[in-house]
Amino acid sequence: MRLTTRGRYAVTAMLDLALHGKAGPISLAEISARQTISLSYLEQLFARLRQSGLVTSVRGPGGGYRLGRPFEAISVAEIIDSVSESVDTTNCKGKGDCQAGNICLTHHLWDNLSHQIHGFLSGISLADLVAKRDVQDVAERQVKRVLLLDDNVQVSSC
Amino acid sequence: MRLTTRGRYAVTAMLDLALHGKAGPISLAEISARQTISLSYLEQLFARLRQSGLVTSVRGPGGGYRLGRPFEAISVAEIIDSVSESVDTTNCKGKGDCQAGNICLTHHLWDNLSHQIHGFLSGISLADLVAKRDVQDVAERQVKRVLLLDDNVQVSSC
DNA sequence: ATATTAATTGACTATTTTACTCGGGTATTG
DNA sequence: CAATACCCGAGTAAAATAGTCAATTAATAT
Repeated sequence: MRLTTRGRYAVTAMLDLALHGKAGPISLAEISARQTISLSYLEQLFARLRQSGLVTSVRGPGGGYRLGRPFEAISVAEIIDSVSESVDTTNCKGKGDCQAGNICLTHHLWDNLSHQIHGFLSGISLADLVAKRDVQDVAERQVKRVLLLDDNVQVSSC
Repeated sequence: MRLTTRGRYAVTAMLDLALHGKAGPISLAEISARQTISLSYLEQLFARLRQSGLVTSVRGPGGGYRLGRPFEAISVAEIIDSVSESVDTTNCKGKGDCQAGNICLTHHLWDNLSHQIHGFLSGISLADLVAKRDVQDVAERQVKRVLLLDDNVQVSSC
C-alpha cells in the first residue's frame, strides 16, 4: 500500500463522481474542470479504476463514467490500490531464504503494518466521505489491533 | 503524510535500534549490515531522526545512536514524519481563496483522511512492534472514527 | 449518413523523488 | 596520534509522478 498524491487524485475524482453522478454518467472533462486535474491524467487513472470494476463507462455523447457499485460498497483502500502499484517490500523477493532458512522479520513487520493501514482504509467508504453530518461527537473508538509478530523476534537482513 | 519505502527503511532501522540498543549505542555500520541498508542512506535518515529528537548520537569509537526516548513513547507516525517531507495537499497553496471565498472541500477531505491515518499510526509504538506476544487473539476493535466533513458538502476545484 | 461527443489506447516527456555514492570533514576514545 | 564513527554537502542513476499529444473507436443527435 502506497500513499501518494496519485491516490489522492483518484479518491478526489471518485468522490466527485459519487456526488455528481447520481443522475447519469459524468464525463472526465467535467471532473477535470471541477477538480483541476489534467484530463489525460484522469484518463490514465480511470483506465485502472475501470479495470478494477470500480467504475463503468458509457461511450458517446452524454456518456461518461458511473460508479461500478453503490458508494457504500466502495472503500478508499480499493481506490488507492487500484491506481497505485503494489510494492514488493522484501529484499529477498518473497523467497524467504535470507537468513538460515528463516524468513526475515523485516518483511513481516512492514507487511503487518501495511495490512493495518489497509484494513483501516477499507473501513472508510465513499459514502462515509459524502456523509454530511458532522460526526465529530460520535464516540470515536481508537483502533489498536496490535500487530501479530512471530515469537522469535529478530530483525534479520532479508 | 506519505507512505513510501523511505519511511519503511526508517521504521526498520529504528526497530533494529530498539532491539539491539539496550546496552549501549549502536553504530549505523551495524544497522547497515543487519538490515542491508546503505550506510550513507542511513546517515541521511538518521540526520532527520536526530533533528526530530527521536535518536541521540554518541561520537567517537564505541559511539553510535541511541533512542531519544523510551520505545513505548516513539510512534511509527513520528518516525515516518521525521524522514519524509510534508506535502501541501492544496491547489490554492493554503490560501483557501479558491471558490468564492469558501475554502475548498477537496483539501479538507484528504486532510481529514490523512489525519485519520496519522492518528492510527500514532497509536502504534516501537514497543508494540518489539512485543513478542502474539496478540492476535486480543479483542480487536475495529476503528471507525468517521470523518468530519463540513455541512456544506461540495467538491470544489481548489 | 454524418458530425459530434467522449471513452480508449499508446507513446512520449519533464519534473520530482528515491536510493543511493563519494569525499571530505569533526568529535571522541584508547 | 590514530582509529572510530558521526556529520555534512554535493552529485547521480533509476524510478515514479504528473502530465502531453495523437490517433482510434463507439454511441448519440441532427
